Amino acid sequence: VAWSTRELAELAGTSLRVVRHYHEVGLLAEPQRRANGWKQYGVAHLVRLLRIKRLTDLGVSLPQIAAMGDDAEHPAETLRTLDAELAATIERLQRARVEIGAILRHATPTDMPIELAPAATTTRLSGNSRAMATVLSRVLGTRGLQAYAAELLREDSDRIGAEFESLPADADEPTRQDLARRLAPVVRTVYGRHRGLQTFYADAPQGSRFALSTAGKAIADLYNTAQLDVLRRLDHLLKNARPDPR
Amino acid sequence: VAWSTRELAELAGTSLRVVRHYHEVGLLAEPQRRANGWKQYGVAHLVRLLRIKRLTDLGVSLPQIAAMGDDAEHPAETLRTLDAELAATIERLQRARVEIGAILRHATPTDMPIELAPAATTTRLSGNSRAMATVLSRVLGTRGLQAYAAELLREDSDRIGAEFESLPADADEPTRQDLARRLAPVVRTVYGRHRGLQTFYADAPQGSRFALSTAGKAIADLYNTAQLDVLRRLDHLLKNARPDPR
DNA sequence: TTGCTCCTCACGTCACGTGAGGTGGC
DNA sequence: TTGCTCCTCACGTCACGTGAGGTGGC
Repeated sequence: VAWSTRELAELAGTSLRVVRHYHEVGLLAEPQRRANGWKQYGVAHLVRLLRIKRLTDLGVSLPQIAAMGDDAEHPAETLRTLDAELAATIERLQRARVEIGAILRHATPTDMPIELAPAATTTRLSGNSRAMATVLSRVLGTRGLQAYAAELLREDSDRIGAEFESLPADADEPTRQDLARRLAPVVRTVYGRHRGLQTFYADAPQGSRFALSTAGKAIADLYNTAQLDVLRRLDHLLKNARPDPR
Repeated sequence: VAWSTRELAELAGTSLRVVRHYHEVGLLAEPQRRANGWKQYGVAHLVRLLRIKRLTDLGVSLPQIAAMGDDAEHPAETLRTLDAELAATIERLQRARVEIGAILRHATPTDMPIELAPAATTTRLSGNSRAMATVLSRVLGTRGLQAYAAELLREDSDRIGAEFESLPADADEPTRQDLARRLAPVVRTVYGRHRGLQTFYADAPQGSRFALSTAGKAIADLYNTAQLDVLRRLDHLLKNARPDPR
C-alpha cells in the first residue's frame, strides 16, 4: 500500500522528472525503498509535493520554497513580495501588448522606434532614413525625438529631404551647391521651430554618452560623398549667414 | 570611425555578452575586424541589434526572430500570436495574484487547498485532518470538494470529528464501539445532505484514476489502529442498520 | 611599465525534458 | 519469453551571466 514514483506524480498532477528533480535539490525527502530498490511514497510525500507544486504554480522559486522550510505556516512576507513582483510583471507584459498593438495599427516595420510610427506611416521613409531615424531615436532625448517626429511629418521638409536622400554620389558641383542653398532656410526654420535643439542630447537615454559623435558616425556611414559634401556646404552657409532674426 | 563591441552594446542598451551571443547563434553578422582582431561595428549592425532587442523585449524568442529574417517588414501573424500568448500569461498571473490574496486573507497554511480555506480558518484542523483534506482535494471532484468543505464548517460534524481525531491508539473496546455508534447517525445525515456522494469521484481531476484506493491509502496511513477499528465498526453499523428512510 | 580594453573559451544558471542503457516483476 | 515499470546517469534547453586566461594600445 504505497505509491510508486509515477503514481505520486500523477496524483500531484506533475511529471516523474519533477519528483526526481525535487529529490535532487533536496526539496522532497526520498522515501524508503523496497528490496528491489523501488521507491515507496506515503501521504506525507504527497502532501509535501502538492505544497511545492502549489507554490511553484504561484511563481515561487525552488530556493525560496526550500528557505521556507517544511513547516506549513504561510510566509506572508514572501507572498507579499511575490505579489508585488507579479504585479510588476503583469504591467510590463501589458505595456508590451500596447506596443504590439501600436505596431500592428501603424503597420510599421519592426525596426522603427514606436515614437516615429505615425511619421513612418504617412511618409514612407527610404532605407537610409529609417536607419538614421533608428540611430537618432537612441541618441535623442524625449524632446529631441518629438521634434524630429514632428519634422518628419511636414511636407516641405519631406520634399526637400527626399531630394537629399536620392542625390546620386556623382552629382555635379552646381547641383550640390543649389541643394545646399535651398536646404539652408528649411533648416533655419526647423531650428526656429524647436528652440534649444542644440541641447537635444541633454535628456538622451542611458548609455548614449556619444550622442554627437554617434550621430556624426551614422551620417558618415549612411550618406554618399555628394550628400556629405552638401552637408558641409550647408553647415558653411548656416554659419556664415546673418543669424536668424528673433 | 567604428564602434567597439562595448560601444555597440551601450548604444543598444544591452550587454557585451548579448552581442556575442547573437553572433554565436547567427542572429547578428560578425563585422569586419581591424588588424589586431578587434571588431568594428557600423550603423547596419546597430540597427539590426536594436531590432532584435526590441523584439526580445516584446517577448519574441531568438529562433522566431531568426525565422523572421533580415527584412524589416513586420510579421503580423507572429505578433498576433505573441499578443495572444501575452494575454494568456497575464491572465494566469492575475489568477495567481487572486490566489495569493486569498491565502493572505484567510491566513491559511500553504498546503491547504484554497477551496477549503474558509473551513480551515474557522475550524482549526489538526495535522492529520489537514493532510487528509489535501489528499481529498486531489481525489474529489468539484461537487465532492464543495460538500466536504460545507461539512467541515458544521459544528456537529466538527465536534465529533475532533473526538475521532484525538482518539488514542490504545482506546479500549467500549470507547471505540461508543464512538462508532455516535458517528453513525452523523454520517447518515451527511449522506442525506449530499445525495450521490457515492459518485463523488466521477468528476475528479485529471490523473486521479485511483480515487477510491487513494483515499483508502490515505486513511490507512494517517489514522491509528483504534481509529481504523472505529471506521470498521462504523461501516458495519451503516450497512446493517435499516436503510435511511427517504 | 601600468592600467585599460579587447579577445576567446568555457562553465554556471533555472527548472526541468528527454533519451540511453540496464534491471525487476508478472 | 514478452511487455511493462522501475532505476540511475547524463546531456539538452533557453538566453544569456560570469569569470579565466591571454593580448594589444597608449
